[in-house]
This record gives sequence, C-alpha cells and structure tokens, in this order.
Amino acid sequence: MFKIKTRVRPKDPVPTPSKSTGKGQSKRRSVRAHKAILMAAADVASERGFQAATIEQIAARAGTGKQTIYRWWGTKPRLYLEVYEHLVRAERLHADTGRAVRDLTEILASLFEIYRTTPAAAILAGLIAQSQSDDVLAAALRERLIEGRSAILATPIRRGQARGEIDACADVGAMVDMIVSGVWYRLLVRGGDLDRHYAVRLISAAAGLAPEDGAQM
Amino acid sequence: MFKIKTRVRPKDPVPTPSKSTGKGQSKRRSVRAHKAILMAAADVASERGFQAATIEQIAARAGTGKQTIYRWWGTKPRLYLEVYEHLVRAERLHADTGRAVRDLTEILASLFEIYRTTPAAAILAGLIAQSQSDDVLAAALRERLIEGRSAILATPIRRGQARGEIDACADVGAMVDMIVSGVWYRLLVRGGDLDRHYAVRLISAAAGLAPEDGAQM
Amino acid sequence: MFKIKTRVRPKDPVPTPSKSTGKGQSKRRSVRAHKAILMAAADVASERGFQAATIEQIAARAGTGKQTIYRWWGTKPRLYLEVYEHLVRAERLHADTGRAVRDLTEILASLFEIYRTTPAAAILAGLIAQSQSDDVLAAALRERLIEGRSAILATPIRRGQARGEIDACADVGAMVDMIVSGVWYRLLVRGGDLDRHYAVRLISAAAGLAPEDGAQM
Amino acid sequence: MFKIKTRVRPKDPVPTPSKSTGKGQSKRRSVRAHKAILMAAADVASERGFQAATIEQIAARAGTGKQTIYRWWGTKPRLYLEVYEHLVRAERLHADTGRAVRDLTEILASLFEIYRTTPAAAILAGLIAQSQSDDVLAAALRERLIEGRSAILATPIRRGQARGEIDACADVGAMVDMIVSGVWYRLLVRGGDLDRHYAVRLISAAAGLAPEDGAQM
DNA sequence: CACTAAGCGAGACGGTACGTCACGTCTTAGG
DNA sequence: CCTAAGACGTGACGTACCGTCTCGCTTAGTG
Repeated sequence: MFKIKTRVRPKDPVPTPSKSTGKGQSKRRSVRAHKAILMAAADVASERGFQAATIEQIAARAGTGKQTIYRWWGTKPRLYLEVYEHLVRAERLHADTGRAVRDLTEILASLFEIYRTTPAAAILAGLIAQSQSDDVLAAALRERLIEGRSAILATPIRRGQARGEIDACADVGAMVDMIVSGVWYRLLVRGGDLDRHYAVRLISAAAGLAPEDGAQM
Repeated sequence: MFKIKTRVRPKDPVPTPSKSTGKGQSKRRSVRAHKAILMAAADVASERGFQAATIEQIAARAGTGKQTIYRWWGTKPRLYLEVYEHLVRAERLHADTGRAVRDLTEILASLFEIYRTTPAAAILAGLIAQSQSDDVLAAALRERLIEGRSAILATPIRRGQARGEIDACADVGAMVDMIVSGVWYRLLVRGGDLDRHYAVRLISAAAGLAPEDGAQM
Repeated sequence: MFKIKTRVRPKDPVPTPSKSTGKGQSKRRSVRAHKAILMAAADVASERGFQAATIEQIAARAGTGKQTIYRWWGTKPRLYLEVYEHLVRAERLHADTGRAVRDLTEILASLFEIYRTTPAAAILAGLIAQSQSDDVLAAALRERLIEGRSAILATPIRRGQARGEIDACADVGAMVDMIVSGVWYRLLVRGGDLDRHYAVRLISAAAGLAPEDGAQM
Repeated sequence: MFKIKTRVRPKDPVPTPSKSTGKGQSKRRSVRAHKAILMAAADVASERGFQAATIEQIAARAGTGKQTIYRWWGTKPRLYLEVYEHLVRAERLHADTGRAVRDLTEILASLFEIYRTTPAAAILAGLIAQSQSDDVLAAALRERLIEGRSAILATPIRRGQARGEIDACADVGAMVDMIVSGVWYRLLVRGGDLDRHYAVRLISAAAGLAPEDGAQM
C-alpha cells in the first residue's frame, strides 16, 4: 500500500502568494476569492479579535471553501500577515515636506489613523504573540514588518541629516527602533491616545537620543 | 428555558486568588493543587507557547481536575497573569547601589535573566494579544503589570534626582515608559540580545531624554 | 516532549456497549444519549440510506455531540450493528405452535414485518458491503447476526425433528442457511415481495432439502 | 439566476458506455483512458474496498482527469457496474458437457474462481448496498446482473429437462434463484469456502427442490 | 491538409463530512 | 465541600473528496 502524493505546491514558509512572483504565478488563482478572504479576515478580526477569529468564520464570511485558505496561506498567522500588510500599506506612509520632524510627524499621524480605523493593532499583537513560539513566523515578522519598513522612517531621518537638521553621526537604526517601540508600546499596552502630540513627543525624544549616547554613563 | 446558576463564588474580574488576602481566603483551597497548577501552566507555556497551552493539558500535567482551574481562575489569561507575576516577582527586582544608572542596570539585568530562563516573555506577549479584545484583561494588565510595577524603575530614578544625578525636572513617567517600551520591543519583536549592553543603551537614552525635551524641534 | 494518553477505554473491536457487561459498566454512560443516538441513527438510515447517513447528521438529530458517538462506538458500522440488533430483536422472533412449518412461517412473517417497517434491510446491506473490506466487522457480523441467530430457526426445526415432522437426519444448519439466504437474496437483491407466500415457499424448499441431499448426484 | 447547461450528453440512467452500441459511439472517446479507468477502479476496490474507493483515487491511479470519469459514467456505482461486468464476463461462464449437473458445477467453479481472484465480490456487495437507496441502480442491477444472467444457469437446466435429467415441471426460475442466493449468501456473508463441494451441494439442493414443492406442508 | 471542435490532464473552487481536540459545564465518588 | 476524574454538548481544527468549473494542450474527423 503506497500513498499517492497529490499536493505538491512547495508551500514556502511564508509565501508571497499574490503577483509578487512576477508573472509566473503558481497557477490560476482566483482573484475574487483572494480579495474576499483578505477582507473577510480583516472584518472578523475587527469584530472578534485575532485569537477568536477562525478560519471557518473567515471562509464563511468570504463565501469560499476553507481549503482555499489552507491552500494559499496554510495558517492563520500567514493569512493575517498579508492582511496586516494590506491594511498598513507602506506606500501610504510617505511625506517629503523638506523638514525631517514634520515628515516623521506626518508619517506617524497616517499610521495612527490606520490603527484607529482598522483591526491592524489587534492583528499585530496577535502575530507578535504567535511569533513567540513560531520561529518561522518570527523571522517573517522581522523581515516584513521591521526591516522592510524601517526605511519608511529612516529615509526622512537621513534626508534630515543631509540637510543638517539632525546630527550626522546619529545612529539612524536606533532612532527608528525608538520611535517604533514607542508607538507599539502605547498601541498595544499603555492604551493611551495615539495622536499627533504623542508623535511629536516620540520624535523629539528620538532626535535627542543620538548626541548624548553613552555620555551619561 | 432558564439556567440555574449553581456556582456562586463572586469571581471578581481579575481575582487575587492566592494567599495575598491574608487569612480571609475562601475556606478550603488545596495548596498542593494551586502550586501544581501554576508550575504546570509555566511548563506547558514553555513547551508549547501561550496560545497552544490548554486548560486540559495544564490540569493533566498538574494532576488536578479541570474544574479546579475553572473554579479558582476561570479563564486562561487570569491563570497566566498569576503565573507571570509568580515568575517575575517584583521583590526580586531591586537594587540600591547609590548610583541611579547602576541601579537601573542591575534591575534590567535581573529582568533579562528571568526572560531568558522562563516562559515569561511568551506569556506576556500572549496576554497583550489577548488584551486587544478583552477590556477587563487590558485593565488588569495595565494595573498589575504597568502601574503596579512602574515604581520598580521610578524609585531609583527619583533617588537619582534627589542626589542630583538626574535632572530634577525630568518626566519620570516618560523615562520609565521609554525603558519599558525598549525592553518589550526588543523582547517581543526585534529579537536581539537582552543583555547588559542593551540595558545601558536604553537607560542612557532615557536619561538623556528629559533635558532636551522639545528643544530639538 | 511526551504525549499524555487521555483516552484509555480499551475499545474492543466490536463492543457490547450497553448493559451486557452485567453491572460493571465502563463508567457513567448517559442513557439518554445512548437511546437518542440509536433512534436517530435508525431515522437517518431510513431517510437517506446507510451510505449517506453521516455521524454528523446522527449526532445532530440525537442532540448529542459527535464525540459521544465516537467514544462509545468508534465507527459507523459498529453503531449500526447495534441499531440493527435493536431493530431486529431476537426475542421478538419466537413461535411455538406445535408444528414446525407453522412456527417457521410465523417467525419469517414477523421478520418480514420488521423489514417492511424499519430501515433494517438497508442497514444490513450496508453492513455486509462494509464487511467485505473490514475483517473485524465481518467476524462480528457472522458472530452476532448469523451464529447468534441461527438458533431462532434451528429450534423449531429441531422440535419438528423430535416430533417426527422433519427427517431426523436432516442437516439443520444447511436448512437454516437455505432459508436465511433465500430471505436475504430476495430482500436485498431480487426485490420481490417478502410475504407469507414466499415464506412458505422457502420453508418447503428447505424442508425438502435434507432427504435428497446428495441423492441426485 | 439561471443555470446554463453546457454538458448535453443525455446520460441515460445507466448507460452502456463502451463499444457495445457498435459504431454509433459518441464520437471521440479515449480508449486508453477508458481501459485505464476500469483497471484503476478494480485495483482501488481491491486495495481499499468499494466504499473507500474514491473517484479521485481512481483518476489519479489511471492517470486521467476526474472529469473524464464524471463525463462517461457520472457516478461511482455506474462505473463499478461496468467494472463488475468486465470482471465477471458472461461469455466465460459456459459449459456444455451433456450433463446438467456437471455443466452447472463447471459454471459455478468458474464463477468462484473469479470471485477468488478479483474484487468482484466487494464490488457486488457495494452495489447491492448502494441499491437499497437508489432505485435506478437497483433496477440496473436487476436488469444487468439478475435477469440478463439468469440464462447462464437456466440454459443448462433447460437442456437437462429436455434430456429428462431434471423434472420437466420444475420451476427453472426458482432453481436459478436458489443457486444464486446460495452463492451470494456464502460469498458475501457466511464466508465459507466457495469450492466445488459447495457448488455440488447447492446444485443438488436446487435440483431436489421442484418435485417436493409444497408437498411437505 | 489545415482547421476546429471535442476530449483530455490538471487542478482550483465552494462545499460536506471526516475524526480529533479543547472548550466550559456537569455529575459522580471519595476524602 | 473540595477534589480528581471524566462524560457531555459545542464548535473549530486541518484533511479528504465531492461534483463543477476553467485552462491549455492534444488529437481526430471534416471541409
């Protein structure tokens, strides 16, 4: 008795399932189902939270079969990673006003707006929690939500350095981390308002970071 | 069709179920079962992660009935909140060397040691995720893990201010938040080493925060 | 990482799950659920047929969880074997009129009545089909539906032999087999009427069997 | 919302899909796929049983698309009816030795050989079971497996009657039924050996049937 | 002989049911 | 009255197939 392998799609750990592979495409994927599932997943997360969201609910809401979700994403975190990226699209987070602090403020304000109006925060928290015991997901999170996005904040900072607004020796990576950690901490834990005022405080704190680095020890 | 409630123990939202209330305790609670459950819960979280931990596994591992867990804690987050506090005991996080920066460094080093050797990080992340869609838990988290513990860091800072090591006008709360957010960000997301060097960087950044606040804008 | 075995009930191949074990009982089994499941299974088989009957439908109809079915029966054939025995209770198939042929005719008439009014025939056909590729079921079928029940027909025949109505040298087993095969053939395949007239034909053919056995060769 | 039927092949209840209609066939049917499917279906039934055989497995094993099976047979029973006829070809069941009993014995021996070496028995049982809740299939079974084949046994019997070996008044149909029911009972249920000895017993019992019909009552 | 319509393999799709796991409630027996 | 044990109704899991559909490719009969 031998078993015929019918499923062959290699299922890379965290696939980039849509058109990112260029034009090769794995094979005739339903655009309608893809969109419907992303939207349904966002809706369910919004109503029930990340943990309580189930593949069954998402499939039912999207009007698709469960298999279609398992086929293309495989796990709930992989699905929601794409949902998160879909909600928090990098291309919406841009500003180039000629002033670094203003650019950063604009970017954070846009981000906060997204967090206020979408389930992105709940999804993010859920993904982070899952990643504590899922190394593949942890790596994907770092690659796609941290490194891939640090440029969004790093670019205005570097422009500011070029213009002399910010100390050219400052550790840009540390500044970015500081802003991001401040946002996520308040977003996920502290529960304060994510408003322009907080954005300004965070940015100024980060801007002040570099010069004194190590000096106080 | 109506439902007769037989269980009456008032079950305050987030109870303090252990011996903290002194002697008023609810009569006959098995100390053996209580301890075994906390340990089993920690073990299971350690092996499977917070999400994958189940009440059934914990009860089986502890050699207790499921009902005993439901009776005294009611939900998984409530149980793990106590487990977290048990792992990260505030009384272990103290230092008074006469130098604020050194005190803070010691405290963070102790904390990092706990995160390296226990499932506390996974539990914390899980609780935070859960709290995104559970307001009662969110409140309990803020009360017991944020406000209740901010004094651990605030005290050395205030002593430093009294000694003149730190600018007396500095916003202590903001400094604490900054340190805490830096720790949690790296712990839960960035995945870098939580070591003494990072502790020093964080503390110095926080210490440098106050004076320049707003100045750089 | 080790696995805790929670399920221990030994699950003998084809259990006699009800009170047959005397008083020992495996442990607190819900009488209500047991009865409801047997009835629901019969109803579903009646409406949809044996193949189309699903555990889910049965559980839903019975108002129980699927697990309760899997716990006590494990498979659909095991459940339906008990259902069949419940429908075609041996104790209902008795007659003792003092004449063997009349006894047999009465017994078959009672049996035909059951086949006309219950889904027993569809269940029987399904069990036989399954048993072609399930040796355990095949053995259970033979033990519980053939050997265990041959006495129902054999007893009147033996009484007839004692009274001299039937040749004392006749092979009772062969006569029983002949009657049973005739019933089942018409029931499951030929699709003719199972009526008193057919019973008489079968019995007389069987009664005529013995004396000539081998003689015509 | 209305549905456009694109598939028009009339799909008579139980088609005779192969080359039996002579040359009128529906144009271009792949001979390779047809044969491969019949063989694959037999193989799968042999390994897994009738119930467990799936269209997907058969298609995979045959190296065809599922649609090809659905196009030409439509349902599993229709496919397996053809498989059964393919395995138990009427033209292989012939004998004309000049002695009715010997002819019948030869025919049954050939039949038993087929049942011993092919999955025909499992298929037959499955078809019978399915037919309990599928009237179209039941009719097809009777037409193609009973009436269409009764001549195989009836012919030697009639020759025997013509030669005076068998009582000319005997009910040939009843004799055939008796033999067939005896074979199927032992084949599908009793599980004894289907050997020459059993064939002789069956035939002699059937031959002895007619004269005494009704006499013993 | 090229054209063109079909049959073909492949497999995605919306579904249903599978058999398992855990939920949170309950009942039972024992201490 | 608490406890360990575990059956119960519930519902989600991830998988297997269902029968339908669409896609390109192959192929065979006709024009």
